[in-house]
Amino acid sequence: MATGRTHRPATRSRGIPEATVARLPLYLRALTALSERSVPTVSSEELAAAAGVNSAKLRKDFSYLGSYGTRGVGYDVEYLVYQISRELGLTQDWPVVIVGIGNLGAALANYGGFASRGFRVAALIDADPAMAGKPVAGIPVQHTDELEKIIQDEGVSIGVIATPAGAAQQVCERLVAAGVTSILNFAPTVLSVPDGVDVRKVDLSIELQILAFHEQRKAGELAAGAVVPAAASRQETAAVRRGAAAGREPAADQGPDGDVPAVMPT
Amino acid sequence: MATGRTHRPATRSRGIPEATVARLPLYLRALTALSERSVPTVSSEELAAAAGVNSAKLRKDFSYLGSYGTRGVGYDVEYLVYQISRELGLTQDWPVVIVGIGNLGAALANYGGFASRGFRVAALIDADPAMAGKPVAGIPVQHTDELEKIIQDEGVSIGVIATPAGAAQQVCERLVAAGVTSILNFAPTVLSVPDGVDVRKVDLSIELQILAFHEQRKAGELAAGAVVPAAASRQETAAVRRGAAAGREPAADQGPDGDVPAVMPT
DNA sequence: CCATCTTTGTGCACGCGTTCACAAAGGCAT
DNA sequence: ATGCCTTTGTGAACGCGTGCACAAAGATGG
Repeated sequence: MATGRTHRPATRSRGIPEATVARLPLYLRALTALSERSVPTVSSEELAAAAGVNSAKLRKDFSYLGSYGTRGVGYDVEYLVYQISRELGLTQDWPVVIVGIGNLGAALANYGGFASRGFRVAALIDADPAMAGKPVAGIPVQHTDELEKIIQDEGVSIGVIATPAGAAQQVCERLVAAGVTSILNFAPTVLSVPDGVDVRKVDLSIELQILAFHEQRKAGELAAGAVVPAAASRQETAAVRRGAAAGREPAADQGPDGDVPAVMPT
Repeated sequence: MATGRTHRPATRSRGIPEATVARLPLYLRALTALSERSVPTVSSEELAAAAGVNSAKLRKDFSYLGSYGTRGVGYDVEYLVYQISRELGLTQDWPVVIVGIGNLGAALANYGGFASRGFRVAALIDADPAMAGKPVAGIPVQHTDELEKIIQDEGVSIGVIATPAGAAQQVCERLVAAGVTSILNFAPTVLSVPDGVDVRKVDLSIELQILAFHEQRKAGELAAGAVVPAAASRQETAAVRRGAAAGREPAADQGPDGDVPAVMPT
C-alpha cells in the first residue's frame, strides 16, 4: 500500500517529462481555439503567449513529441491538435464514473469540458437511496450498490471521487477493487492506493490557503513600507480593515472539512 | 501585463520555498485531525504518513518555519497547528467573493472547507439578473453591478472566478481594478493580470487529461506484454473493450470547452 | 549523573525542469 | 539559383526540490 502520492513519482513516462504532460492540455486548448478560428499555422511565440508559458519551454515540450514544426513558419495547427490529442490518449473514448453527487458532483456532471475531450460520463453514483433514479445532467443517478457492476460492464478505468472526506477512502478502495486504475479526488483526504493506481487530487481549500499565504506576504511588505510594484497600492486600507481572529479553536469548526451535503439543494 | 503565470515564478517568498508552502495546508489538515483526537505530540514519521509525504521532506519543510520540534519526542500538535496557521495567514479573517453562481459556484459556496479555515464568503455574484436575491448556501446572490462596491466595502482581496470561460477575463479585470490581488480561477482560460496579482487555476478537464495520458501508457505497456507491478493485472480486458474513436474532428466539438451555462438549472 | 535510545535538523549530492543562446533549416523574394 | 530572414530544435548551464544519511540534541531509565 503506497500512501497517496499525488501523481507519478519522478519516473519520466516514455521519455516525456511529467511537467510537459501537465502542459499539453494547455497547448491543446489554445490550439483548439485557433483551429476554430481556422488559423492554419502558429509560431511557438504566439502559441506560448496564448497558453501562458515561455516560448522556449513550449518548443522543448514539443521536441519531446517529435519534430512537428517547420522552421521559418511555425506549427500546423490541425496536425498539432491531432498529435497532442493522440499523445494524451484523447483519440479514444474514456468512460468515467463520478461518485458522490452532491453540489460538486452535480457541477462536474454538468461540466462541458469533460464531454468535449473524449471523456464520457458513464455513470453517476451516490450513496443516498433518495437520489437513485433522479436525473442529474440528463443522467440518472445510481446507487452505490451498483458500483462494481457498472465499472465492469462499461470498462471504466477512471473514477472521480466527489464524496465527503469521510467516505472517500472507502469509495476509493471499492473503485480500485473493481478495476479502476486512475482516480481524480476532490475529497480533502489523502488516499491510500496500491501501486499501479494513479491519484490526482484537486483541493479547493488548499488553493485558497496558498493564496492567503501570498496575500499575507504582500500585506506584510506593504505595512513594512517596502517597495511594491505600482498597481498593488490601491489596496492600503483593506488589509487594515480586515479583523484579526487569532486564537480560533480549530476543533470548534463544523466537523471535518469538506463535509458537503450529499444531496444538492435546489 | 504579465500573461497569466499560474503561480509565483520561482521567487522564494521570504525564504520559504513555494513547494513547501503548497504542502503546509496538507500538514495543517493532518494536524487538525490529530488535534481533534486530542493527540498531544506527533513524530515526523507519523505526521508524514498522515499527510502522504516523505518524513525527510516534512522535517525540511518545518525547518524553514523554525525549529518547533523536540528531539527524541516529536512535535507539539497544538503549537504546530498555530505556527502553520499563522504562517499561512489563517489567523486572520479573509473575506472572499465568488463570481459566477452556476453549478460550480454553488458547490463552492456550500463547501465547508472554506469557512473552516479563516475564509468567509463575503458575497456571491452573478451576471444573471434572475439570480439576484436568490439565496445560495444561505447567502443572497447579488448582481455583477454591485461587484466594485462589495469589494471595496468588505475589503475583499481574494476573488474566486467560477464563470464560463468567455466571461472570465473580463470579470478578472473588474476584480483587479476594484482591488482584488489574489484570484482562484476555475474557468478554463489563461488569465492576464498585472504584476502583483496572484492567480491560481484549478482546471478539472486538465487533470482528467493527465490521468488519461498515464492510463493510456499503462494500457500500452500491458498490450506490449511489459512487466507490470502486480496489482494492475486485474484490468486486462477493460483496455481492450474500450472502443477507439480515432480521427475525431476537434472542431466538431460543442464550442469552446468549459462553456457551462451561467445559470444553474434547478 | 551517566548511558542509551529516539527523533530532530541539516549538509550534501543528485536529478528534473527551466532558460539562454545559437546553429541548422527552411521559406521567400529577387 | 542565391542570399536573406524567420523560426525551429537543442546543447549547455543553472537553480530548485528531493532524498539520503548522520551528527547533534534531548528525553528517559537506572
